[in-house]
Amino acid sequence: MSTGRREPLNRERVVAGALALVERHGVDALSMRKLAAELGVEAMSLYNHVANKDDVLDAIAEVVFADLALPPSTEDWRADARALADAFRAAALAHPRTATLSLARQLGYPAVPVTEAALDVLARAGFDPEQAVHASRTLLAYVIGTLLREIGSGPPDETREAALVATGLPRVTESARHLAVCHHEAEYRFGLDLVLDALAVRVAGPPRR
Amino acid sequence: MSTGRREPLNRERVVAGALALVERHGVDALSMRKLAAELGVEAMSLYNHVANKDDVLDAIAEVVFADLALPPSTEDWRADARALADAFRAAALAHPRTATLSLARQLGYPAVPVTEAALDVLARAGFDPEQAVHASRTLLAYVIGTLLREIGSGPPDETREAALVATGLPRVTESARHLAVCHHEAEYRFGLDLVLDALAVRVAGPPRR
DNA sequence: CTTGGTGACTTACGCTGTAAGTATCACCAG
DNA sequence: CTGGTGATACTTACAGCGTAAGTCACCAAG
Repeated sequence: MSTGRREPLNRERVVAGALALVERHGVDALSMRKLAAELGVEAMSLYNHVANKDDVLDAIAEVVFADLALPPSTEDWRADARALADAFRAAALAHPRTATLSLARQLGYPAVPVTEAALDVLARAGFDPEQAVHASRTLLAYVIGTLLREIGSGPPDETREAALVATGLPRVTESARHLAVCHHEAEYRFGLDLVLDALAVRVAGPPRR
Repeated sequence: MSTGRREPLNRERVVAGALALVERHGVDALSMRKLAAELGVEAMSLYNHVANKDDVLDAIAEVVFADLALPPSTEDWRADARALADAFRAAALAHPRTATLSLARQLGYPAVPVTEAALDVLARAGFDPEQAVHASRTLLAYVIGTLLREIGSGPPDETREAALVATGLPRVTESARHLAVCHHEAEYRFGLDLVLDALAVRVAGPPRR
């Protein structure tokens, strides 16, 4: 059953296929055989282009942030910081199942331009090269934590509020209505503004304590 | 080769064995056969006590925060918040490889007492039931993001600074010395204080903007 | 035409999760 | 003591996994 002429395989096609498969059916559903089938090829052919399955996982994890479009700078560093965080979030949410992989491991080389952009924003805000690193790490940690919550949360669950009240814990009970739902974007923005406010205070000159 | 009398298997022993195996050799090394061997039993016997492998993973993920010891309250809400975050961090770092699992999925029922404690601290700080939820989510996101960075970072790497400088990116280069290393606890504390400062401002009454 | 290299295919091995069936044992009623 | 009864461990079996090793078809250069 010769196909005459066949588009030759290459690393890019393998990685793209893996990404598609993971996004469609989840990481657990990714196997070298299924990936090969997806590409109209036998499993072992993949090994001409990738070292092993971990290599594939690393590669798709990197793609997520390689696709990140860096927003242009303005003269408002807080707006720029927000835009950068938004771009990071958008990149992750564009490939949520793969993003879980990316966020759980070290971010790797494709994230370096993002770091550059973050440091630039913070330098323009007035941080010195060391404080900018601490500030960027704080921001990144917050954004990643938020993203993991968002990606990991299933569909809205009607029974959650009742379950929370049923614990009998007083604070959980009085907040049950708000704990039961999570408007992810609003929640993200709340904490982001909080962190940015705090950074603004730090850079304005720390109030003597 | 009868062993005469044998300690009977139960769910607790299965979960404890799985936790030990994961902490010793990583999640990928966990297989039902190896786990059974660890417990001196055949693989299929495990299924008398757990539904399947995912059940085992869920169970060990829960154990991490079930072991969390809640610190007592004082009259200083910031100190209490710090103590609670510290306890959370300590619980995760006590089982780092398993914590990766716990943090990547929804936190689940064992985390409810932690939520109660967090909401209580924030209520005593002056937040109303709704704002306390937002504040606790911000804090938790930050702490989780920080933990994932810490857990995911390998041993110190001497070549990192040179690699960063080699990118040629100006901000990355001028901060390379500080990007190359990460004192996790100090970094954690920096961001935590930042977030707590911001929360303190919010509760004191937002400065008109 | 020959030759060498590239890359897909084939086979095979040991390992995986788990469905289904069997054997062993502690216990209790008679 | 005997015979059942209900747990729980063991055995077998299967389809699917990652990948090492070997084979074969094609194509460009000599």
